[in-house]
Amino acid sequence: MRRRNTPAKEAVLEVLKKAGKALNHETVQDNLSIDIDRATVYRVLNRFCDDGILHRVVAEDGKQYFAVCSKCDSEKHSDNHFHFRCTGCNTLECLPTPVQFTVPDGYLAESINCIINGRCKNCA
Amino acid sequence: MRRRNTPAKEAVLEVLKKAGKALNHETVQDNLSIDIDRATVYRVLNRFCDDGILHRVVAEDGKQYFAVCSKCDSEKHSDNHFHFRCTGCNTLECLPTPVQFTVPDGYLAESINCIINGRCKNCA
DNA sequence: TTTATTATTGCAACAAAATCGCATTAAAAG
DNA sequence: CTTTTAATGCGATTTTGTTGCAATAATAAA
Ligand SMILES: [Mn+2]
Ligand SMILES: [Mn+2]
Ligand SMILES: [Zn+2]
Ligand SMILES: [Zn+2]
Repeated sequence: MRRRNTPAKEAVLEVLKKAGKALNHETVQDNLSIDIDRATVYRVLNRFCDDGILHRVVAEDGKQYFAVCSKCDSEKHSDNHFHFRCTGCNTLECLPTPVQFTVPDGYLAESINCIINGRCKNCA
Repeated sequence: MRRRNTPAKEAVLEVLKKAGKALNHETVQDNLSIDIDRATVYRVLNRFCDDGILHRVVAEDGKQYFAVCSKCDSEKHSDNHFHFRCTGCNTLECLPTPVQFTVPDGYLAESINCIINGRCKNCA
């Protein structure tokens, strides 16, 4: 199933690259340079996640946030870092800080989802 | 607005106490000893959170999980610890491990939401 | 015990986030 | 240019959670 290059893909990725932070669907949609259907934007975002281009974080507001992967492999998402969600501007950024943790005996950790909520530099 | 004791409140709390872990709405509903309306269960859970009886965690599956507070004050929820969500039995537990973190200069941290996903001892 | 007050409930409607079915469109391979 | 099928648009649907409102019932007052 070879991927095709389309205006929708380019437009979505452009928005996320320009933002430099993770955005939720609504924010992506609002910043698109061309008109794309809602469902298509969702599908593009999901495909990018499958392909290791974006990674997805679910925040306390119940929404999915998408960010361009920097240290992620297309085989495996590296997301062992903290995320900071600003309640002011609805963005979410990957912090460099790695998350240190252990699990109880017999437990098996598969992935983590660590978010710090607050105000970013601009919104503080 | 003085709270009243009702069968619905008792039943919901009984389920959560017996579980000893955080459960989402659906799981609470499925384990009730009496028949209670969906909306009522949601309202009971929210009221318990307001009153500092339960605390709420939003997981990667986009659902809210509710757990009986142990170290929480009725004034302020103490939730600076990791949570473990088992993808096998759909439960979520508070781990004793506190979360260590720092935020970039100028950023203001207000709350955290840290979840480790994987398999619990029973489901590993 | 009886009555009054109003928190709580049930039910249906609603809202928001995300997904899905399906016919149509358009990348890109040949 | 033709063919193949990934990607799109559009509407319907699902899932999670909230809300309006009339009816019910817990609790305080009489
Ligand atoms: Mn990240
Ligand atoms: Mn907790
Ligand atoms: Zn901000
Ligand atoms: Zn389990």
